[in-house]
Amino acid sequence: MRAEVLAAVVAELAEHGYDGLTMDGVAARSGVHRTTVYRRWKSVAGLLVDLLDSGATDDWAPADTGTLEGDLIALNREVYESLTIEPSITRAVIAASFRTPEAGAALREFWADRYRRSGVVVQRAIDRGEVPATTDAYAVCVAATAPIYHQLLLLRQPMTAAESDRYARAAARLGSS
Amino acid sequence: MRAEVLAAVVAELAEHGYDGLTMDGVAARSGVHRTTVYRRWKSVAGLLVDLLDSGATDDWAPADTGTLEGDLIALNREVYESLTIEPSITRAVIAASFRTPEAGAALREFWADRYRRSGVVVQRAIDRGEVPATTDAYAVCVAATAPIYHQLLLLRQPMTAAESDRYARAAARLGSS
DNA sequence: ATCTTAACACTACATTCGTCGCATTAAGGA
DNA sequence: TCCTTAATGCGACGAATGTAGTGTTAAGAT
Repeated sequence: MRAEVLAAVVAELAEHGYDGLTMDGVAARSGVHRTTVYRRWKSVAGLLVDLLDSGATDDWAPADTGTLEGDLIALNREVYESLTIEPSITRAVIAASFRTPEAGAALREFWADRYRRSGVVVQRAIDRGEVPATTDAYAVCVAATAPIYHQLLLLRQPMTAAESDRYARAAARLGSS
Repeated sequence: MRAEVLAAVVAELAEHGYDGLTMDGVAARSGVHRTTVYRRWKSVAGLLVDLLDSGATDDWAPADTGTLEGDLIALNREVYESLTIEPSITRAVIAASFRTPEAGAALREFWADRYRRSGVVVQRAIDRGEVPATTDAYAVCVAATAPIYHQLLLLRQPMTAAESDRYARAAARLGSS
């Protein structure tokens, strides 16, 4: 039941975009009745929150390439892709997060979880002696990924994958300085 | 007419927040008829786009404190305030920008205009000999302000005005390195 | 003063959205 | 098996949302 509905959310998102994502559309596509969708998920934001939760409990972990720079580049490419593929679930959830407190809270938890998991790339670099033991893992990961979000989501300027690599390298240097 | 409606948008935003912002509410408060609001502005996003446009044609300019660091700190404080006051028009427009292409385009123009105007703080620093003539004004302004947006809007972590000052100082050093 | 035109007011209507009461089904316990 | 309970399906309703058609008013031109 939950799986069908969440799959319908993704499909509707792909077809009509975030603004065209409607409770009725999800209900019709999933085969679940309107009232049931309203009862269990309350709103469009509720659907996206649940979609986020279903992803947060997965076994995601950053790639291990052997170097901090390589790890951060891989990380940035994932971020880059999550924002540029159509439909972007990430964009949709961010859009929802500006509308309801629940979605905002869910997104905050999601970021916290992601950056916590991402931190191991710095820990590995410390273990290898690449960077000082005092390096702030969180700060490095934020420094690597923040420019991508800022440029694509806020400024809405185009960006290439190569540029996202550059930000990763800059963050890696930041860690070892 | 336009002024009354836009004023009503701000007032409604203050009272009910972005997702409580409705065409009917704006029409009722402004005293303009429903159908007129629909005809001229189409949608809630259209109202916010126009609000943004009305702000883009104003005479905003960054403060002139005498030093690059001082100018950037002043700039960051404005950004900080625009995101933390309630209601935040900026937040509302950003929310809308994730929903319709028109709002997205309007926001892109707005940022471009703002950063273009902000660039003079770097130009003044160049004229004073504070930073090299090759300094990228846009990059410095983005470096100063981006962390505020990222932390408050995306990560949704709390932030103090003092921290926003720190980011301004870091960007100033970036310019003179 | 009259005409033209554009913007707005008004009413009415169709559609969509969210909720309610009740029937039905499924799962588990006595 | 029968009963209990929780979740879902169902139809209908009221409210909100968006649109169409028709006046009405105001400004400028002649």
